[in-house]
Amino acid sequence: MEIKAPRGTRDILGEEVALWQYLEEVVRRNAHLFGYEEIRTPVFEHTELFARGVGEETDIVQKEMYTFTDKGGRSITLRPEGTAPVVRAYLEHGFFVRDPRVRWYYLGPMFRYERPQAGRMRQFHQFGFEALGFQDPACDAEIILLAWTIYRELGLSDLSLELNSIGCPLCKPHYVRRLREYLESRKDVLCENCKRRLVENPLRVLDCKNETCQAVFREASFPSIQDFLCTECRRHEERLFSLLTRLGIPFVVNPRLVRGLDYYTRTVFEVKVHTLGAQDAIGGGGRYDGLARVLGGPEVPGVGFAAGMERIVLLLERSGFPRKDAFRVYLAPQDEEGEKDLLALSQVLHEAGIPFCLDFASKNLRYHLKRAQKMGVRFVVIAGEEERKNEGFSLKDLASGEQMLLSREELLGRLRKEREAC
RNA sequence: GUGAGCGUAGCUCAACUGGUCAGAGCACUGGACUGUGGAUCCAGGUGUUGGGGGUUCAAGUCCCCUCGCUCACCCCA
Repeated sequence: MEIKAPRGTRDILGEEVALWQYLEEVVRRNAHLFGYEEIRTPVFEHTELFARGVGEETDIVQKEMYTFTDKGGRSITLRPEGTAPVVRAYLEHGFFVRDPRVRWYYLGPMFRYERPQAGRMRQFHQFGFEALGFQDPACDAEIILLAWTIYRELGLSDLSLELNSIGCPLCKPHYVRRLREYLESRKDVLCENCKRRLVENPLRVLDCKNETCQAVFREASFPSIQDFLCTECRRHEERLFSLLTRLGIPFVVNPRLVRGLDYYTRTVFEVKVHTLGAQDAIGGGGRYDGLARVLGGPEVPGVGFAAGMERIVLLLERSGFPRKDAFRVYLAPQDEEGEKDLLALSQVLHEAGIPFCLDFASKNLRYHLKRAQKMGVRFVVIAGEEERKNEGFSLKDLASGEQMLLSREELLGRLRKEREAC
């Protein structure tokens, strides 16, 4: 086979589809219950949206974007994340004057050019929520509660919620300055990567998993962002903590959690799972009060969350997602007349909302029964010479083996009842 | 982008140090079985051994390149 799906992409088919549909259904239902409405933004945007919205300094913009020039000479990028497009849509449609407070959710493919590995694809899927126009920390709590509710309904356990505040334009620079000074003084022991990041983006140094760097972070005099928060940021954070505690959502404060996107202010959080290997983050988000401004709009507070669906599906597969065979009826004609009768019957079944699968008359009954069984179908409707003589259909229950000759009405009644019981 | 491991049938895997090596099981298709499933038996596609080049009398096996997969780094979802 010469043509394969491009690297980092894959087909979702067979039994896995049911899992995705289930996940999507849980997301949609819970979002709806929390008052979030769906928004569908384009899969590609002007490159500038992400360059500005996500941040020039981020890995996403510097090395992970699928960018190309279209035939009109525009620089276009396949969306690497969902927040910037959502905020763009908010601004473009003038929500800030018309209806400044919105709660939206989205669901769909994202694209990042990276080396694939477990739980990381070039085309991957996220669902996410964005609440725009709310500056109250209760909104941060609501978003986290919604995410947490979904994880719980999916039956995912052993999750940890890490929380931090990275301040605002008032207090963050003080911390960054202090952090840079401190790291500067310990530069000799930092890894090469951190030395580089120290200049470009000191906050990202905190992400380093290198053991010697970690040792530096653990030093008693190492500055913590928590000690640099301004009064407003501190109040916001404390309020969020108390709300989460009230909601019974366990969390740990990780003063070194900074997250990859430039636009965050105050609250940042990440949901991790310990059983996924290196790609252990299954969701994350935070507050981005400055983003709308960066995109040329007015000051609009916002808070959001996004989760990786591939990673969740991996967990669901492992947890033995309950598979039940869908109710379906197999139609097995014995000759061309039977084929005609069953094709006509399929119209009636369709109207009654009973799923069916019609096979054709070129095969013998043995074949049909084998096939129905392999498909996991329990009921087989047979139409042939015998059935025509009695003006009805035979219904065979593959589970019990029993078979009976029924009129069309009796058959429909029986199938309706069986579907209810299913 | 960096590093490591691995590529044989749709799937799971064999083939000792280069020498009947192109195989087994599952799955698939047809038949034994013309209208009664799970079983059995028989027959059969199961394939450019990922691709290309090289060494050799001889390459699935050794060497080089390339592509892909997997894992890790990086970073994130």
